[in-house]
Amino acid sequence: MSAQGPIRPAVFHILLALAEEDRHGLGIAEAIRVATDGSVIMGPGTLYRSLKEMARDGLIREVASPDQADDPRRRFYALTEEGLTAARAEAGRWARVVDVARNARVLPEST
Amino acid sequence: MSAQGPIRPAVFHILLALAEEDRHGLGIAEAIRVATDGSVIMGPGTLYRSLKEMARDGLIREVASPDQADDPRRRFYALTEEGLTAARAEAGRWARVVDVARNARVLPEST
DNA sequence: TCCCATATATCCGCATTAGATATATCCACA
DNA sequence: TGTGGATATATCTAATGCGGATATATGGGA
Repeated sequence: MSAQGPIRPAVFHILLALAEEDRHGLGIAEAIRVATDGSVIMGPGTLYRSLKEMARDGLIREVASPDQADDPRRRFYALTEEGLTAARAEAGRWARVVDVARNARVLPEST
Repeated sequence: MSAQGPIRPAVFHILLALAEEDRHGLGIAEAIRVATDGSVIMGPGTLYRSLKEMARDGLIREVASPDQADDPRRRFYALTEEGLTAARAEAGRWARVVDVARNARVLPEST
């Protein structure tokens, strides 16, 4: 049984980056930057601190590098079931807010 | 010329509440609570401070009460053009994040 | 009239984030 | 092979943002 309350934006962005594929720290930051067109830039403080807490809380777990010839300094992470559940719940909350924006004609119907 | 960078979640929620209709302070907080199914509860500290700053920055403006027989203590606010522009930009950023979630199968296709 | 709910407003402490700094080591290239 | 810049993780601190407590005033109904 896991808490289903809202999660911090930084944690949510990390969960989404890992939902795409397993990544290491800086790879996560880069994925977030690309996914948000540069509007979200996650510095190392927030990044590594969040990763440590998320692993402690069971939202992510460290996995072996997908490439044996990879830089051994890199630490790769994957979503856990609990992490995916949390990501789904938070994404639903975001989607609902986007719907509110559409209904208020702040966004076009589609997009 | 207005800044188009990301805005704080609290400010965004207020903009959306006012995009629906003109409201007074506590009416905004209530609209946010309802729109987010209770997952976003804005306390008075964040609420009134944000309103003051947003009016100062030209995102909203105070308007006359829509009802003459209304409680005179209420202060109603409306979106300005600049506020609507900022809301559109931020909603677009949120929609993009939701799309990322869909593409990563964190959310179902529709919703 | 008296009391409780509503309404605005401010203050303070906590949570969260951004940026600076530290340390190590990989890798390209001379 | 050895060396310098880039990459990578990690931590610390300062700034920012937010929630809740508190204050003040007043509307409205019993």
